[in-house]
Amino acid sequence: MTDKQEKILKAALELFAREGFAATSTSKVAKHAGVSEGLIFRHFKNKNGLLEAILLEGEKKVKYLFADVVMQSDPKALIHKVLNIKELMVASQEDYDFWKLQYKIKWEIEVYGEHKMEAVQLALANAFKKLGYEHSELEAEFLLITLDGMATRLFLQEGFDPEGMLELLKNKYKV
Amino acid sequence: MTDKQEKILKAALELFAREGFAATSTSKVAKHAGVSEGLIFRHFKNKNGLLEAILLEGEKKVKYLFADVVMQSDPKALIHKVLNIKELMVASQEDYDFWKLQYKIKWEIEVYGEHKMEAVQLALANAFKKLGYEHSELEAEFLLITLDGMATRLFLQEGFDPEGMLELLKNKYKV
DNA sequence: TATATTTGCGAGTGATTACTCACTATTTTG
DNA sequence: CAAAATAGTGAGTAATCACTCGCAAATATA
Repeated sequence: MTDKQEKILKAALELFAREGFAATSTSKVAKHAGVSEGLIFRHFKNKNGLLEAILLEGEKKVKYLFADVVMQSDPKALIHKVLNIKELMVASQEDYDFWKLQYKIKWEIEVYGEHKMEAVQLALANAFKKLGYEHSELEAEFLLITLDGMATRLFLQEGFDPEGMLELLKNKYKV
Repeated sequence: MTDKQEKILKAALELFAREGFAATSTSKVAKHAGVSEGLIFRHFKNKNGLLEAILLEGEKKVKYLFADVVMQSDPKALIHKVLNIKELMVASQEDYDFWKLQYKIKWEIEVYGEHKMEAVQLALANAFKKLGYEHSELEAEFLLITLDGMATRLFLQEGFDPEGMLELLKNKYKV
């Protein structure tokens, strides 16, 4: 991967996350990255290819991130780790942009990336089962949905702090 | 309000909800509504004015919808009603489009319409307090966040059925 | 070193964008 | 009924859109 190629990806991630995919022009990306517009098409074929390259790199990131969560064998420790992923989502500006784009892009391309979280949901369901929850699958789905809702607020509602709510959840699950 | 004015609003709502605001051109809206493109600008000044007109009408709808929820004095009945608002969101195609746009547009214009739900959140907090919950405000916020998460899934994840999860919640709250 | 390949530029391309404007048709008002 | 106001049209506008292409510079390969 070239230096300029990386600059394009970084600029595109930032702009897509901030302004949206449809609302960001390729010329804007080029200017922001400090390269000629033609180079975008040389490397990524078209605007959609640029988005796909970003999302592909993202997929690896997500898999890597959740790999060690899923491997937790202790149910309480697993739930605890899931409740702490937020820390990893806002660790740096680039992480923030990346996760924001992940949530934002769903509404623009309208495919829900459920498969991405499937492994986590299964691991969670198993953890709840071990802990004796009656509807363990539902509980797992429910927790992930709530975390999705919290992430939405985190990215859209200025000044939202999820800390209190995460504590509430940790109390509810006694983890 | 003219007949053609209503047709424009309806077409715009449908297209904005389906394809997004930035990705929908005014010419497309005009064609879909069966009017000349110029008429859109005569009535709504510009593309943004069209969106604002839609959102303004929406605001009334939301207020009207939640007015009778908020007035519930029995705490359990209030929570029960909140857990059933989903029915009202998908009652007709137009309602579906409207609610989908409400959620979708947040990511395009990036202002979280928290004020809209403020009254509901307060009423909920009060209900939880009456029921003896320790962190009633947090519980209220938590419930609304979860419902937001469920709405997101409802609009983006094909085949998602919130029924089971809503039952789970009704059980948890014993309402 | 000679040649092939990749990287990068920037001036194009036609199509589409949001929006204007001169004009006519219809309705409202005095 | 006359005049004023509003509703509606459709051809036009400059700007911007995603994208192409010929060419030069840099790099890899032989």
